[in-house]
Amino acid sequence: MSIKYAILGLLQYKDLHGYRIKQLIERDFGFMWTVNFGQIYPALKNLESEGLVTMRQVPQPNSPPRKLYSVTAKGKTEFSDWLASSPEKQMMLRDPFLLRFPFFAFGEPDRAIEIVQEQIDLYRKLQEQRADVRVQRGKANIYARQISELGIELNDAMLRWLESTKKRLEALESKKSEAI
Amino acid sequence: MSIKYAILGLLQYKDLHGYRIKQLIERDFGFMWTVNFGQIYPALKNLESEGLVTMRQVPQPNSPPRKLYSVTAKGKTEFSDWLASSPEKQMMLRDPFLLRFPFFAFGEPDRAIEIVQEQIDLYRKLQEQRADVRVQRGKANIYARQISELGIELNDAMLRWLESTKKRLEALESKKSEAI
DNA sequence: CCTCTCATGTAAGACGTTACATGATTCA
DNA sequence: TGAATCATGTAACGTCTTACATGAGAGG
Repeated sequence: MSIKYAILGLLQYKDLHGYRIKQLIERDFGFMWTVNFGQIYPALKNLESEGLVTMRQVPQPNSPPRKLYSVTAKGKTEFSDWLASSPEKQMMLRDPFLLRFPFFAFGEPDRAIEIVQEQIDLYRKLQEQRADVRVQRGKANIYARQISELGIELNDAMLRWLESTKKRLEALESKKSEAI
Repeated sequence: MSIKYAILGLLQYKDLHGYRIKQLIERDFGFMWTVNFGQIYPALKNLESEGLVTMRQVPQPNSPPRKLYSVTAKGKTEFSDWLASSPEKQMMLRDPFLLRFPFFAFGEPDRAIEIVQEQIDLYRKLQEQRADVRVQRGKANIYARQISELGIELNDAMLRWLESTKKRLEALESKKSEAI
């Protein structure tokens, strides 16, 4: 359970409610973790029953009362133990596009080029978003800033690869049509 | 279900049995997907009951008989439809190290540097492995070769980031000790 | 009027991981 | 003797996704 520590980590900064936690995870770890309410609300209940957080309700004028969670002393200890431990597992990248890619040898080369182009468009958009986040985080601590930098650099690496891949595929295609 | 298409894709090349499929996925998509027998054997049964593959047993002298699977015509059609469709979801990166990283502000800076160093060691090892795979794949089709290239480039980007991050963290630490 | 945002949650199902069980052979 | 490799599989458990349900207010 990793979402557990992501939540516990955010609660070190300040007291938060589930809805806000989702926003922050998507803003700060968006390129790594997706989260949905189906995970967050049960996870918060678990954390509470383990005694790592406490909850208080804060009435809201136009919406259901917020449930604000705070870390307990036990929660802080457990979090710093986790933080100081070496990460158990390796990075893993899941990408439906990359899963398709090595099989493009069995499909239409033109369609492959189209799909690569769709990915280029996608990563260009993401690049702009990441640049915005970098500006917003100018004042944050190094760790947060470095994470933004990594996002940008991985995005750039991906884009460079997509563009050079597209060129190579196009070069191959034009060779074929010359031959006809 | 994406493992389904990974298996179906490998079966386009040649008939395979579950054990071999696992090896190939780990060799070819190792940096994206991890697989285990708990997924593969049930997945093969599903593919069979959907009529996308057929199975025949091949006796083996010193081990249980292999169950060799072949794609059917239906399996080929379903696979090429999937291949030509645009990938539904975006890339996602899951990394327990990167999940910890933004919270290092709450821990011991020296421990953070240590953990970053552990990651550097890990990615250096992976870099060597990837270089080996590249050599082995010299004769493969472009798609397979490009995938190796991507693995190498993402690995390099990660290493560069880790190294510059470590330097920055160390610079900050030495500033602090000067101040004392 | 309809959709979006805020704010909570549940239930079902899909997907993935871990651990177990079997059994012969090869290698240190 | 013990571990690793080949080869099959199941069961239990964790995690994640999707879809649903509620309800008020803001803005086009």
